[in-house]
Amino acid sequence: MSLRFYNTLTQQVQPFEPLDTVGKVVRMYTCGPTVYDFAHIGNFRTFVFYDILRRWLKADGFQLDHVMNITDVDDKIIRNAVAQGKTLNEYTDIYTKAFLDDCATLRLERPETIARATEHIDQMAAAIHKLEEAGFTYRSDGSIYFRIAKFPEYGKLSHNDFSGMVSGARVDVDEYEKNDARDFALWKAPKAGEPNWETEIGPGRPGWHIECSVMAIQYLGATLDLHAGGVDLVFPHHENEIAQSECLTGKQFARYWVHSEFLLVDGQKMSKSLGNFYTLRDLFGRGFTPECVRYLLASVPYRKGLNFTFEGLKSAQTAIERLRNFKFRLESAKLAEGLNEELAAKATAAIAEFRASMDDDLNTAEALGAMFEYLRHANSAFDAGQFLAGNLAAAQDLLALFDSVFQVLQPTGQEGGMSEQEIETLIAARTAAKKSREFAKADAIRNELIEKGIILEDTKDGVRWKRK
RNA sequence: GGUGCGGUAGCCAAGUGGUAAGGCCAGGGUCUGCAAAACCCUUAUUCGUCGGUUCGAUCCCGACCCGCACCUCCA
Repeated sequence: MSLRFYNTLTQQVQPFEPLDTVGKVVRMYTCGPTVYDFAHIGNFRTFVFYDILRRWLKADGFQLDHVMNITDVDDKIIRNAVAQGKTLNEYTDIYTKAFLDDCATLRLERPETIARATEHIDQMAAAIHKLEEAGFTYRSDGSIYFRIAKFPEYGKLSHNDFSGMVSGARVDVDEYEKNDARDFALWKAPKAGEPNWETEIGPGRPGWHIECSVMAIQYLGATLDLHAGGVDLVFPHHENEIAQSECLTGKQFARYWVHSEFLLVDGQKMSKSLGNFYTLRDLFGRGFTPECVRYLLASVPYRKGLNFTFEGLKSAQTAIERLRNFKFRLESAKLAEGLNEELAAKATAAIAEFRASMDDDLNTAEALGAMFEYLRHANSAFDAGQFLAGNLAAAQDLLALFDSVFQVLQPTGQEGGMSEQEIETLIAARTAAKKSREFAKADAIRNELIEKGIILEDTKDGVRWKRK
């Protein structure tokens, strides 16, 4: 079966096909970070999901045209920037850079376009102007609001029924800045001490939702194939994006909406007051590697809540080691000629199952199951001397397929310490000492390396080393 | 209250109308000069509770219990 996703809009798992069936270009938009602070691991659960999505689309033969926004103007940013006496840009540059660095550390592919809200203010103003002219908005105290009563389909994404809440009609408008509780700001009136822009619709700053509509349409066209975000964005953010965009263009805004579930820490929502609030930097500071964070975040399918624990991180690290050991075995073993047909069949089956699992709404957990089940069979064959030269290519194909999505086999390089050449020289000296049964000398070399943070592993296929 | 997600072994977690993948931990074993590492094996008569449908339900239906999220700017 081919690729399919659960579409929030239809509440069904549907076969995925982009509008461009010839070039197979997928036009996708993902909601990026608001750069008011370091992103935390909950944010990165979603960003890792975007990356898995990207990589699997490519593995299935699609081309990508992916846009992600960076929200660099909002209430929190303004508040923090003012408090620190910085301009908006000075403040957001710090966290934008930190975010991009973190993404690179987690091996997240860069979207084809990263769009900053403040670089698209004029386009937003033009879109709001157009909405005004078409009668979808009203002004109140210098702000411009979207009138949801003008968009009968409002609620179709979050499956909320707002028909009973149209209200507002009897409320004295003077006492409320909005006519209807569900109306939302497209444009906010300037306030003293806050940054604002001079535009064709007057001075002010954009509301939160308009940036995504405007940038998505500008770079990808009126109708997107895929729009992704965290579940918390379904309402109101994505609902509002749909309202604005579809009123603006008269066309369906996004065909597939995919949303990732939340991450919990020890079964609870992450919060600073509970002391279970972690950034990537916190985890690296505790000695965890980027790969194990990535693996843990990727290993639970995106539509399931993910319970983040330190035990889970350790378990991810161990699982990665096992995969790396297998890779080493493939690279270093001296294999007898021939083909183990039973094992070859298992490799073929594992590759098919891995693909089928990923195609099934990105079921990463099931895909991992296929990988490990084969790994176990292959290791048994190795131990029995039944892993033959003819079995190598398929095993490497499976491992490559696995790593094209998970990206954890290559260890993150560590700086400093001994050079590889120095290490290899010492290992050779130890091997020679062992051969001449000078075990005291061999152990001395091993201890010397341990002190330098180099761990040796004697395997059947030679000596392996790694940095601690 | 409305909407959505979920409750499967010590922990994480997949899954199906026909009798429970996988990972981690733990226990056992193989290998090894020693050690470490590595590798293999074992580990749920049972899938929140109670009813119903069925030859048969963890998987379908109903009720209930519990957890999480969203309901105006939080991925």
